[in-house]
Amino acid sequence: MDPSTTTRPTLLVVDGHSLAFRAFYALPVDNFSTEDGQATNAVYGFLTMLSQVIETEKPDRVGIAFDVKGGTFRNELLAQYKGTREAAPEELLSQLPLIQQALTALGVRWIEKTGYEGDDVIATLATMGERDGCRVLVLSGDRDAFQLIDDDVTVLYPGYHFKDLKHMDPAAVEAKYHVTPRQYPDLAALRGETSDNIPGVPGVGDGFAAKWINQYGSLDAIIEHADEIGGKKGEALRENLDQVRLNRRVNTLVRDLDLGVTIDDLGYGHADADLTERLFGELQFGERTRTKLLASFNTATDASGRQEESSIPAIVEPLVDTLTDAASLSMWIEQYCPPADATGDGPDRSLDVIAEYDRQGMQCADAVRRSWTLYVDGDAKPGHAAARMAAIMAGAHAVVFDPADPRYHDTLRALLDTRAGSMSVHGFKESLHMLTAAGLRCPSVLFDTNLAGYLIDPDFQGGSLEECAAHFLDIHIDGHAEGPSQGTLGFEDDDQDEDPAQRCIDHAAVVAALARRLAPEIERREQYPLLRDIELPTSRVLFHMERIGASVDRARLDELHAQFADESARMEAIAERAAGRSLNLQSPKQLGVVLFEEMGLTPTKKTRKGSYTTNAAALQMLYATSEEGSKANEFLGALLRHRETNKLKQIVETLIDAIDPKDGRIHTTFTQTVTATGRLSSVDPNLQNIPNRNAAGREIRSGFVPGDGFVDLLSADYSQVELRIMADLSGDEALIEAFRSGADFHRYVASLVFGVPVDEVTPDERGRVKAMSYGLAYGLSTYGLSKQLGISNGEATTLRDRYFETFGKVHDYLESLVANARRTGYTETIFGRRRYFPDLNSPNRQRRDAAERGALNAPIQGSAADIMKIAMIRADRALRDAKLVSRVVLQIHDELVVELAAGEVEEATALVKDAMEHAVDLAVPLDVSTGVGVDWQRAAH
DNA sequence: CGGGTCACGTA
DNA sequence: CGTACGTGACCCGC
Repeated sequence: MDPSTTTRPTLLVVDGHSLAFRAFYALPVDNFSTEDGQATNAVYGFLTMLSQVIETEKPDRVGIAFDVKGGTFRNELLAQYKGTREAAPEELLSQLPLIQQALTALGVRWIEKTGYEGDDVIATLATMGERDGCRVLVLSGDRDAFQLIDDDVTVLYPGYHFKDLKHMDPAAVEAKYHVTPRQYPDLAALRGETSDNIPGVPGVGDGFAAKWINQYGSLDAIIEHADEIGGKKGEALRENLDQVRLNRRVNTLVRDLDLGVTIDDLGYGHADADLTERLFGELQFGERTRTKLLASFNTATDASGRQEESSIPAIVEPLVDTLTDAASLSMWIEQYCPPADATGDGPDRSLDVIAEYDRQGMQCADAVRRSWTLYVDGDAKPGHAAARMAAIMAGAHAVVFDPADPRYHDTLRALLDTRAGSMSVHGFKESLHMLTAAGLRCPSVLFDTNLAGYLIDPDFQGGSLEECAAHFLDIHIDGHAEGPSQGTLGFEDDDQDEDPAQRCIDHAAVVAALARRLAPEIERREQYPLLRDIELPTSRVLFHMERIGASVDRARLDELHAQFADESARMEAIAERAAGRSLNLQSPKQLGVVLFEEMGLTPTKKTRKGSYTTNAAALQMLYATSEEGSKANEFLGALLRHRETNKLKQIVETLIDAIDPKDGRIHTTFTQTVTATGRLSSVDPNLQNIPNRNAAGREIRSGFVPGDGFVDLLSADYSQVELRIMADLSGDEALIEAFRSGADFHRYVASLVFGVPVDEVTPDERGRVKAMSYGLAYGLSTYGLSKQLGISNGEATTLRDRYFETFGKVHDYLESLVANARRTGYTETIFGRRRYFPDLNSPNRQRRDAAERGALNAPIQGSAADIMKIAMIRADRALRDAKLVSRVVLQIHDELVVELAAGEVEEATALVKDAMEHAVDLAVPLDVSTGVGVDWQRAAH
């Protein structure tokens, strides 16, 4: 690979008809038309889709190709050619001139050529662009465009969702069709193209066509050897030779038309504001749509203002060195990458002595300044992880290479083994996924800009490198650090007209700049120990959990799905019968009509937007008050049942869809930088909200099972962690004693609060105290408490007063949390995780109250999250140290699920329990209860 | 198609 | 008018 520092302009060529078709069929025409009946769905869709592509690809030149009415030379060859396409509905055809007018107004060039198709215009533009040294992107849903693909031309081919455009390069074509882009028209000629009404050889699809092409080299050669091909398919081929020859002539795109434009004419960004406004007015586009479109097509015009905003001053544009072989990489590393700091004891420090943990080794800014940066480009999704390219930046130098290239492996292994301790990355967990896909291991890193950014501002949403760069490099961090001049003006980040290698290098440079910016801030806040000893090791554990995935019993899930689907359908039928008509039970809007208009029921509550709520609580209320045996009663009963089972059906469905066919397991992604409190979250799918509260939903847990080679699942969870944290942090003797006594906690507390002996506490009293205890950490109001317990506000107030009389220090502690947060602006967990609450001083009472509740909750929920992270690190290490194969597979905030191997049940259970119980030393014991079973449900306890 | 809203699952 | 999340369905856009 020869990374080049020269950047090239990008030309975007768009298949106008293909995009218009796509837009037309994606958007319901009913929703988009002007008052006088002109359809606008294709116009709207066309422009929004195009603006999306322009915003992501940021091309320098744009040309839109259109077909011209009337025939082309192809019709003379093939009478039925595009017979299907001529049948385009009038509603679409009438919009094409509008699209072209809009493009003109927006300053985007569109081109057509009489007697030729848009495809020929595209082919010509792409060829011209290539000749002028452009990187060419062709946006088209027409596979004929694949023949244009080469090293300089990429086709953006829309997938099921328009937004996931597939970047079809030569490798992608070969992977999908097993022929080169140049051979693709041969393949298409054999196969035919149904959407263009072109028949191929009957019975021959992509597979056979590719087989023949690879066997004989080309279509010509296949035709030449047609007699040698046996079987039914050979026969079919011989019978259709003329058709195939014709197909091949028709699908060859013309690349040398005289279009009367040059590539330089295809600049854009100078929209005619008046013309646009007038046209959009006629189309009755809303204000928001207008400004959005105008802005995205006008970026170049107001570049003076905008581009400065997105330039990143802290970035050093590196000198790129060229690699020729492993030896040159080795020498480069020797020269530029510093070895790990010998004095530090590495990121994975022991957490065994967490009790004496005193946040040592807080310095990181100096080390980060001397560190080197690795950026890996690829896919970090567990199950499909892949590494495409990697760049290392050290000082002002950079190299780029293919990490999966075996020539570099020994060198890279040595590098990571010995010097990862002086390496910065953006996303350690993601890097591990990609490096592993490339066959590399990585022991530890010095710094992670994603995790660091999260610790600095956990409310900032957006873990992508771009978002972090915008947030932390563009904007000063809470008024601190006047940003010592980085010396260089840097490059503009909106320069996307660069090859992947260059982009990889640029990203590495951004990570390096981010690391230099964030490390001093982390150090100033004394958060490096939190990053190094908790977040980074947690990333590693999560990486393993994601990679392993959770094993499920497909047959069991299928069975549950059928069960829920059946019940759901039955309830739907009953509800519709009672309603006297068919309706969509999943539409709150339709439900509102039936309930509150047709049946005349009295609505209880409104939603924010003014419609009447149909949530379960409201329906339950209506159900309870409706007359037994009435239509409404029958309807509501069925609706409630439908809600429940249909929800369960959906949950099971998403689980089934998430099963990785390669291993039959579900690989969730645990996001580590999302929640404002420090908890993890689980996405794609979310395995942290599998039903557990009622029997029917809990059944779903029986679908989670030990995988091959494992015999049981262990479920280990903390009892009342948050309350125990409150006991410790408040220092309230009564509450501490309540936990130390080992008695039934809520019963014990109730006896104190109500002043009765423990064995005389009624279930009702216990329940009230339990609700009160849990409500505390949420900032529960007496109003909320009364509502939840169904008691009067007075009774709730009395309960609260008695509670705080009994546990006075808890009260003081909770008050102090808010008071301190108001003073400092933030709250802090046991391990120094911060969360900022600017709204504590808001003049808006609602916002202020919400901030107060957040400030109450964040340190408690956050400390619990810290503790669980430590527990996970310790559990993972304990299992490894004991050389067990049992492994942690899931975390659900206060619970770990472990896959147990035969013969390890007792030992692994004891190790995990111990790891959790001794994650931290509090004034109260941490109680962990465990259960073992052949599925997750049976492992419950 | 993409974003907002509603409803609802978890700790 | 307790905290923290993620997902799926519907509906709208003009």
